[in-house]
Amino acid sequence: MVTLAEVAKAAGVSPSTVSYVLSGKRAISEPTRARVEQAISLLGYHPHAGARALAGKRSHIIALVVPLHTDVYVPVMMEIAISVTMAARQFGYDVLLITNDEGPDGVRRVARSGLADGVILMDVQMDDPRIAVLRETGTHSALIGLPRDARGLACVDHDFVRAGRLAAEHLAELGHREVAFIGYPAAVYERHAGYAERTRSGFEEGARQLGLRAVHRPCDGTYESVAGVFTRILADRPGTTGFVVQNEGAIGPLLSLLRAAGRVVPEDASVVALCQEPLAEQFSPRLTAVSGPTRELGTRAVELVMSRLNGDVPDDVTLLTPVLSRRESSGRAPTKVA
Amino acid sequence: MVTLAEVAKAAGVSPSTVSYVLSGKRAISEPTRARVEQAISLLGYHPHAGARALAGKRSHIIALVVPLHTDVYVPVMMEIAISVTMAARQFGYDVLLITNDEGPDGVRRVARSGLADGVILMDVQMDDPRIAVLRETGTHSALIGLPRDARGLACVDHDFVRAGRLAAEHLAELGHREVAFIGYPAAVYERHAGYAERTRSGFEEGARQLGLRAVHRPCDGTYESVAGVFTRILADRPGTTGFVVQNEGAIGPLLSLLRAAGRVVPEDASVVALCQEPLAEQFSPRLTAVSGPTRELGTRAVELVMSRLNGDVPDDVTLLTPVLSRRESSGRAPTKVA
DNA sequence: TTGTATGCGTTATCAC
DNA sequence: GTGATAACGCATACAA
Repeated sequence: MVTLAEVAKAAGVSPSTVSYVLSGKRAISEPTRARVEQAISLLGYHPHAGARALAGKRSHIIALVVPLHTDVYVPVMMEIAISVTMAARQFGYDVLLITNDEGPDGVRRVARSGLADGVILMDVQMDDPRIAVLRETGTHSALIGLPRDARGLACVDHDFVRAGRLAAEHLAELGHREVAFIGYPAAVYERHAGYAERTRSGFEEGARQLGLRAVHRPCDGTYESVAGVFTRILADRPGTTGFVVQNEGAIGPLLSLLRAAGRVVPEDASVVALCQEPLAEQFSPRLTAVSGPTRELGTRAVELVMSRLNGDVPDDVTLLTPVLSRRESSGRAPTKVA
Repeated sequence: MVTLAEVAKAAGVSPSTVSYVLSGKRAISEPTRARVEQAISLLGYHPHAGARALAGKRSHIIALVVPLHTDVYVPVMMEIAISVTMAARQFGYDVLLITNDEGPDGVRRVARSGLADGVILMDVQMDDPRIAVLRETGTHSALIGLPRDARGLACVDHDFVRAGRLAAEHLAELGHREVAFIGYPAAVYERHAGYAERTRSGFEEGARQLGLRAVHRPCDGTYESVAGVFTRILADRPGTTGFVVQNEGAIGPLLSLLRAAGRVVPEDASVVALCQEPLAEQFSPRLTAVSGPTRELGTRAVELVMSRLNGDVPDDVTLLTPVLSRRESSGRAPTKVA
C-alpha cells in the first residue's frame, strides 16, 4: 500500500502538504504542487478510504436501498441505480448497495457505523418504516418516491398523478368515451405503493372530469392474467375503446388479445402505455406512451443528498413532469363499435 | 457517535474486551460477555467502519462492477446484483456498486484505496481490460463470465455451450430438421461477449452433430428487427420448423409473427427460449426454455471472493448446468410444412 | 480470562 | 506557503 507519507517523502515535502494538495483546502505553490502530483502518479497513490473516513468524518459513500420484489419494472430500478452511481461519482462519492431484506435495520446499521454519509431510498411506501430510522438517526437522505408524510424529507419522484391524467386526457381528446386502466398486480396496491395509487387516482380523477367512463383493473404480468382482465373488461363494458397499461408485462399480451379479438390498433382501439420510451418503441404498432425522465430521478436524488451533506436542509419535494409521446397505437375513437 | 470506548466504560471493562466480544477472537467469560452485549444494544453501538478498516486492514466491502449497456437482459443483472449483496451480508460484507463507465480505472481505484477487499466483475468480455488491473493489483476477485484466459482467476458462469446444445438436442429429438437461432444484437457478438458466442457455438456444434440444418441470426429487440430476421429466415429456409431465441425482447414479436404467418405453435413450429423461467411462463403458449440458476451465480461469486480473502487461491472455473424445461411451445415437427 | 499500549493513514489545528 | 502533530476509533500484540 502506498501511503501519503511515502508520497510526501518522494516529493520532499511534509505529509500535510500532500494532504492539502489533494483536498485543495489551502494554497500551494505551483512548483511543490507539481512535485507532489508527479510523486502521486508515479507511485500510483490512492488515499486509504478508511483512514480518510476516520480522520475526515466522511466516508464519501452513500447507501442506496433497493427493493427486493420484482413486480416493479426492473430495468427502471437498474437505470436509477446506475444513474445514482454515476452522479455520485461526480461528487467523489461511491454507492453502497443495500437490499431491503435487512429492512429498516439496514439503514440504521449503515448510518450508525459511519459507513455511509447519506442514504437514498428507492421504492418508498406511503408509510415507510425506514423513514422513522432516518429521522431517529438524523441521517442525510433523499427518497425516490413520495411518502404520506414528507415533512423534513427530500423527495423526488415522477408526477404519477399527472401521468395518469395525461393518459386520460389523450384518450378523451381522441373522442374515446369508455376507457380501461390495466394496472399493476393487486399486491402492489395492497402495500400502498405510492406510484401505483397516484397514477390510478390521476387517471380516475382526470377521466371523471372529462366525462369518461373508466374502470381500473389490477393485473399480473402473465398472459392468462391479462386475458382474464381483458375478457372481463369487454364483458362488462363492450364499448371500451381506450386502454391504458401501466404493467409493462401486460403490454405484449394486451396487443395480442386485441388482435385476436379482431380489434385493430389504433382504428378500433387505442392503447396508451405508461412506460419508458425504448420499451414503447419495441412494440408493433409503436406505442403512444407517457414517461418521465428516469435517470434524472437518480441524479436529483444524489444532488439532494449532497446539498444536505453541505448543510442545506430544506424540505424538498420534486415531482418530475411526465410527457406523452404520441405514436401509432392511439387514434380517434371509432364512430361505431363492433 | 457511540464508540467502543464508551461501550467499554458502560460495561465496566476495557476497550479490548469489547473488541474481542465483537470479533470472537478470544474467549470471554459468560458474565462479561453478557454485560458487554447489553451495553452495546443499550447504547446502540455500531463499530465505525472506517476505523475498523484502518485498524483491521479489511474494509468488509466488496465491489461489484456492473455493465452499462442495456442489451443484456437487465432483470438478470439486477437479480445477480441482489443475490451478491445478500450473500455478501452473510459474510458480514457490504457491496459497493461500480459502473463500468470508469473502466479499468474504477477497479484500480477501489482496490488501491482499500475501499474494497475484493471485486466481482459482471459481464466479463473474452479479453477484458479489467482483468489486467486485477492481476496488476493482486486484487482478490471473482468473475461472473468466462474470459479467454482464466489462469489464476476464479470464474463462475452458466454453461452456455451446454445451453445451446440442449436447445438443439431438444428440437432434434422432436424431429425438427431445419432450425434457426435468433440471437442478441450484432453489437453483442462484435464485442465478443462470451455468453453470446458460447451459446451460439454450443447450438451450432450440437446441430451439426445431430444432422440439423441450422442458421444463426443476430437480432435487436425491436419488432421490426425480429420481423426482418424472421422474414429472411423463412425466405432462405422455408422448411424451418424450430426456433431458438436468446434475445428476450425478440420472444414476443416472434410469437406474434408466427401467428400472423399462420404457423401455430407448437403444431407447425416449435420455439425454445433461452431465458429465465418466470419469463417463459408469461407467454402464451408457455415457452419451453433453457435456463440456469441465476441467483447461484451471485452467491458462488461471493463465496469465491471470500475464500480468496481467506488465503485459498485455487484456479476455479465453475460452469453451472442449465436445464431445459419443456412447456407448451415445443412439439413434434410437422410431417409436412405448408 | 482480562487489561494496556501501539499503530493503522488520514485530516486539521497550530505554529512558523 | 509549509511543517509538526494531535486526534479519529478500532484491532491486536504484548502483559498480567
